[in-house]
Amino acid sequence: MEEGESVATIQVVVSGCVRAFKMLPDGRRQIVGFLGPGDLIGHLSDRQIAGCEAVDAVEVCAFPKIRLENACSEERAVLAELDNMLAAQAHRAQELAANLGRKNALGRVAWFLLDRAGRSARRSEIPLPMSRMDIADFLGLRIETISRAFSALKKSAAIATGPSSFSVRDHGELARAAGG
Amino acid sequence: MEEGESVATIQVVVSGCVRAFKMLPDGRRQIVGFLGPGDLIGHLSDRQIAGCEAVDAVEVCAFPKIRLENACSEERAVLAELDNMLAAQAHRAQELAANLGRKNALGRVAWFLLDRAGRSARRSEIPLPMSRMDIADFLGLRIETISRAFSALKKSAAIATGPSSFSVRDHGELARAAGG
DNA sequence: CGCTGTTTTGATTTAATTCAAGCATAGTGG
DNA sequence: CCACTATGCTTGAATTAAATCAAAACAGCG
Repeated sequence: MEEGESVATIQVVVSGCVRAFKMLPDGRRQIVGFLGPGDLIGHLSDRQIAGCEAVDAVEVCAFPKIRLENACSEERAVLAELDNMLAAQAHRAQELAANLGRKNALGRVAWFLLDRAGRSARRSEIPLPMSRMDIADFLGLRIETISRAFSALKKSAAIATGPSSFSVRDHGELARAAGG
Repeated sequence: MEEGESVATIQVVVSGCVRAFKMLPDGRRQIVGFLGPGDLIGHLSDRQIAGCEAVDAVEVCAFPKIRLENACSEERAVLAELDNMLAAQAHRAQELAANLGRKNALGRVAWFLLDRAGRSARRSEIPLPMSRMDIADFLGLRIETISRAFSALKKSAAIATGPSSFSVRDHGELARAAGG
């Protein structure tokens, strides 16, 4: 799904991971969010505000906008929920901006891992379906810097890593690295 | 207005400039947007997602949420407009994240000035009511860096500056500096 | 006019990028 | 089944952009 594209449905992610991104005129990419189960793709307004791609195998549930609009008129709770989810999107984008603007490399990576851990149901072996390149384009860093931060967090025993996964070993240490 | 505060009204800025910001646990501040005439403060959900402060003298128009909810049920256009404005907020926050993540100091400042110019009705003497500190906290830079970027843009004849204002002298040059 | 706080400019330091190798891991074909 | 290659990840050394430290210029205001 491309940025600016007109879409007649709103989709809810059921399983898998989707990356939402913006492209700069010079070709650089900024990933503005990784969407997981329960997250919304799209809104009632006519155009997509970010491009969307599947990171791994993804299932979505698509709602025609017209039916959602009707549901909003009929059920107050639907309107409230829709507003809630849009507000959550804005909130997350602002949170990202705050981290990009005010944290160093280690802080950004630690924040990202804490966020992943928070969303995951599992306590250990938290999946990381996206590549280092994706993480770099999300955190506004280069892949080498991501790699160095991972190494530093492993050395300080804050995390352990597997192939496409990690686990939090020392939550306090990780939170400290995230700068809180 | 504090982040997380519960507010019973949604407010539309009528005149003046409002800064919306997030505080990090360690006290650092990230301004996530400057709101001007027509912009929305708040949403239907129960809590404020960012703190808000007046930058200069501000007039707002406050709507009780309950009345806005009723209006959404009765008039399809109100719902669409509300959704539009929330989507615009998310869009802007994502745009900010993209600039913070992927542009250098000069690019961020040039983008900021172009954005200001775009919102302003006037062609020259575009007002800059916020301080350098505010701009720095918006662009994720220090005030010295903002100052240096302003100087560079003046030297390349892209802009001219007055006290609390600026004007675009060479739009192409400014756009080039913004990295597009 | 002289204070007070903001902005600009300069010199130095630091963090992240860039450039350049090495290392795995998985996939391919002999 | 094992070399061989491609791809992505990690590590190291050098460079660069922005932060930091420090001081000078410039407001606005009593």
